[in-house]
Amino acid sequence: MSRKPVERGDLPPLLAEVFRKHGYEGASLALISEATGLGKGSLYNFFPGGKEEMAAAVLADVDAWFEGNVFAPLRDKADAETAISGMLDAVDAYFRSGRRICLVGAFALDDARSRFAERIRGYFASWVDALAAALARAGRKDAAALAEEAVSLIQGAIVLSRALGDTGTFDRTIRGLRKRLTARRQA
Amino acid sequence: MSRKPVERGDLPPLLAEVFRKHGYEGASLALISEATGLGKGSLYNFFPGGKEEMAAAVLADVDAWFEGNVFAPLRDKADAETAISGMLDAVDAYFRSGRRICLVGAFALDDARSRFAERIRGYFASWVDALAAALARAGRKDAAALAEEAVSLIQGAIVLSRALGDTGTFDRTIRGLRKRLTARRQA
DNA sequence: TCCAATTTGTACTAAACGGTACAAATTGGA
DNA sequence: TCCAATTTGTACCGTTTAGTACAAATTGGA
Repeated sequence: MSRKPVERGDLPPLLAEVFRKHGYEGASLALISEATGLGKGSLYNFFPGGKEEMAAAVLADVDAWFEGNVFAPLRDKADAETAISGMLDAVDAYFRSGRRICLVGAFALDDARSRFAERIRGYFASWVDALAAALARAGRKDAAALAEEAVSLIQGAIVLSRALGDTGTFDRTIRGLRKRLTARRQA
Repeated sequence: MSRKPVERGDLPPLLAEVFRKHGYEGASLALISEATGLGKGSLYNFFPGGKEEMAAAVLADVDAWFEGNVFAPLRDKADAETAISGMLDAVDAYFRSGRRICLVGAFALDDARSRFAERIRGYFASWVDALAAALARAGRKDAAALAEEAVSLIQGAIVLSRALGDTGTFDRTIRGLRKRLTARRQA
C-alpha cells in the first residue's frame, strides 16, 4: 500500500491558492505552512530559495498547465475553430467564472512583477501569439489585434467580475468571445 | 507669504502612488513615511485608523476624481458621443498608456478586496452604468453589454500592457474602443 | 505677545516577518 | 535488519511590522 509522502511536485497548486488569495507580499510563511500542512523545515527543504522560489515554482506550474492545455492546442490543432473554442472552455473552467483570479495577471499588477517580469511577459506573449496563430489559421486577417484584445478582455473580465461580485460578467465575456472569435468570416 | 503646511488633503495622491507600486500589504509605513516626508506622528495624526484609513482615503480620492472627470460627464453631457470620447481621453491620460495601474482594479484582485469590497464594487458599477447611459443616449441597443465589455477591456489592457512591457497594447485598445464606441450606427 | 491647539519627531512597544540551525524522526534501498 | 539520505519539527536569529506614547516644536487667532 503506497503511502502519500508529500512531494515537491504536489505543492505548487496549494501554494498557488495562497498566492492567489493573499498576493506575493501577503503570502506569509505562516499562511503557506498552514495551507500545505508543512513546517518551515520541509518548506525550506523543498524550496531552499524561500518564498521567491516557491512563487517561481507556482508560476512555472501555471505556465506549464496553460502551455499544455491552452497554448499548444491553439498552435498545433489542425482545426482552428475547435482549438479556439477549446481555449474558451479551458479558460472558463480554470478561472471558474472569474471566482478564481489569474495569478500571472495579479503579479503583473503588483510589485511581484519586478521579480518575475520575464515569466509574466512570456506567459502573456505565448497566449497572445498562440491565439493569433489559430485565428490566422481560421482565416482572420486581424488575427494579432484580435488575439491581443481577447486576452485583455479575459483578464479584465476577471477583475470586473470580482469587483462586482458577479460571475455573470465573466460568463457573458466568454460567450461574447466565442461568437466573435469563431465567426465564420472575418469582421 | 503662505508657507506650505502639509494638509491631509494633499496626501491621497502621494499615498496612492505607494499603494500602486507596492500593493496594500507591501505598502509599509516606512515606505509611506518616505513617500510623504511625514513621520509616524503626523501620519497617525491625519489618519488615526492607520494604513486602512489611508487606503480608504486614497480610494475615496480616486473615486471622486473619476466621478467628476469621467462618470458625471458620461451621465450628464448632452452630446453622448463627445462624452464617450472624453472618457477615453481622460482614461488614457490617467493610466498613462498602461504604465500606471488602476488601484481599484488591483485591490479587486488582492485581499484588500475584503476590506474595501463596497467601494470597489461601487466604483466599477458607477463606471459601467454611466457608460451604458451614454451609449444608450447615443442610440445603442446593446448599451449595457457594450459598457461592461469596454470597462473590462480597459482593465485587461492595463494588465496586458504591464505584463508585456508594451504601452502599445493599451494605446491600441483605446483606439479600438474609440472606433467601436463612437460608431454612428450600432453593431 | 501670548497661549491653547495642532503638528511633529523620537523612542518605544509587542508581534510577525523571512530565514537559519540542527537534532530527531522517518524513509527506502541493500 | 541496517544505515545513509532525506524529511521534519522546533527553537532561534535579527529585522521589520503596525501602532502607541508623549514631550517638544510649531502654529494661528486673540
